Amino acid sequence: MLYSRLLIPTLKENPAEAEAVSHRLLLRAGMIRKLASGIYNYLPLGLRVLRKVEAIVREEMNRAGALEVLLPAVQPAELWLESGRWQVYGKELLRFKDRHQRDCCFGPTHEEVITDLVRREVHSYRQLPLNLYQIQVKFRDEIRPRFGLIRGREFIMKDGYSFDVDEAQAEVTYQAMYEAYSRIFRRCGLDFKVVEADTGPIGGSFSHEFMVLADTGEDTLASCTACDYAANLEKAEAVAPNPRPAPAAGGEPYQEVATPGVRTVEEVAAFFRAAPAEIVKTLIYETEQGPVAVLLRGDHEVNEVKVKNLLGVTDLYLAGPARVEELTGAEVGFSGPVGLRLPLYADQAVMSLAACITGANRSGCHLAGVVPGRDFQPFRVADLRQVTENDPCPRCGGRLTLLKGIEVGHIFKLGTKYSQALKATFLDANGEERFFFMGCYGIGVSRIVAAAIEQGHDADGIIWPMALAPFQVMLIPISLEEEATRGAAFRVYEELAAAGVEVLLDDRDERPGVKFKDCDLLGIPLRVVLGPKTLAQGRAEIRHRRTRDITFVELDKLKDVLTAQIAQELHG
RNA sequence: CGGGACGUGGCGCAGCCUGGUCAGCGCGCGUGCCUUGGGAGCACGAGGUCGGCGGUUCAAAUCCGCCCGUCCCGACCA
Repeated sequence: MLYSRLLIPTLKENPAEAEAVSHRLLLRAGMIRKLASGIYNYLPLGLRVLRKVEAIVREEMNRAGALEVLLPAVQPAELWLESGRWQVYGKELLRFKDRHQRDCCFGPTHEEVITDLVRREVHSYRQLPLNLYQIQVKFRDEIRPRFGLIRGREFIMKDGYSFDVDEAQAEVTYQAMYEAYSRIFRRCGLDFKVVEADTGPIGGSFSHEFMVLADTGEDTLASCTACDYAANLEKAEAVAPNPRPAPAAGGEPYQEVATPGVRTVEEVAAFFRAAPAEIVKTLIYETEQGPVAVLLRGDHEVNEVKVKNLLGVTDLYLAGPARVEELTGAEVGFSGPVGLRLPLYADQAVMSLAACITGANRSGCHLAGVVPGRDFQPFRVADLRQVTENDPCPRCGGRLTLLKGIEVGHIFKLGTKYSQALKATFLDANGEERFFFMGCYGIGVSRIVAAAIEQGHDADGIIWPMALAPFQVMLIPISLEEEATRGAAFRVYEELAAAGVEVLLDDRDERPGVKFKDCDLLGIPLRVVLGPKTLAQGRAEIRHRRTRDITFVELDKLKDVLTAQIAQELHG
């Protein structure tokens, strides 16, 4: 295509609104423009990249035997009432009424719609397994959209849903999706890691997330340096410490110590000249089932997902200062488990302490020499903390390391959660009615575009992997005034285009510096420069965006060299 | 929603504390000349109800109040 005919509004300066690299560069390269918070226009170049991602996803889903469908974005409330999620989903679900005052929503996900479709159309085990997917606009009214395409409110997602006769078959499908996803992200040129994940509000029993490794990632993952264990931080298991002998019946009783103004773990540790690991902190949480206390070692951080899962609650938030005082009788900073009339949930590490320092539930006082199991008895003991750097691996005992990642894919085993809720059944070989075993599989298509930039950029701009680049080759004539250069540029352009190369000819009346800057900013993998000096030798210059390597090639070999290079980068 | 920052031609910003002479700079845009291997130069020119509403004042971009919008940090997720 001709540059002058495209709409590529590049920006010299960073827009004030963009912080994340991918957001800045997508704006600067003229690929997207914001319409409202978390809602973007895709300009021609941005759309070309998006379509590349979609094509890869489509090919690999089809290869894995999934069938493409297209479901409506607007959905009736009835289905959501039936599944129970109309009440549960919260404000993220964009709701509105149509002209007949019927409740509707803009689909954030499509379990209800797909299950409804399948329960109407699929009645026999002979039609299974069935795996349906779509690539479509989703809307989630995010609390805080950010980082451009990484967390938009409206975004493009590939969502797929599988239906199997039983758990074992569902497992086979899940594995096939796992492999298809791995192929997709590999083809997109992404450096990713697969981690075990919490299932969250989608529900189900088991799930994996596909994380693109990037420092700007919103997710933290724990990865073993020795084996292949990797998990989202919210899922990563902490290894139980060695058990401590049961506390002696007698022994030294605990003492109350006046600690005015000493509230935080750091302050308490300094006051008692103790390590944070010898302190037990008491967090007061509100839940829909009432307040609870969570006990953790002073050097550990609570994992609220684990707490939610243990308690079986969906609302969990720290109680405010007034509420803490009401429940414990003391200001924040002096809560403790001894004598506290709240259900106590203790992290397992707390229970292996021989003795610890805790709040006294009296302002300005702490207790020293408190023996867990003797002086207080938790209602439940479990793994409730976040793992930390160098924690032991729960599988092999090696060391865990923490990494940042962007979630680009998530696969779930749903089991029969939705098929039961929506009464979606089929007849098995024995003529018995059974619920479908479901799985669901999501890919953030537009997020991949951003993730690829987070991983592929330098000070000059984007560095697209060949598979995602909006164009494979940028052709830059040094001068359009000079007839020889101009003629050569158009001849090469026609030849490359005819050979199926995606080539962009920069035919603008600009100085070469401007074209070079824009070419780097746009991230086109291969740049071909045609100038009078090289043309006089019958050659062209090829520059590789990533390596910055420059080679000179005879004009009559140019097409072959380029097509070979493109093929090599696409198929490795 | 809690905490922070911000809103001035298309983009990036200054001016605001200390109200008046303040609507300005750079980039971009248009025209002409000139230039052509890393965002050139000169000249002329177009473009802004200073986010909105209300208040204080002789006078408001500037002070006060409310509202709207945007971004960043936390609770949600592809």
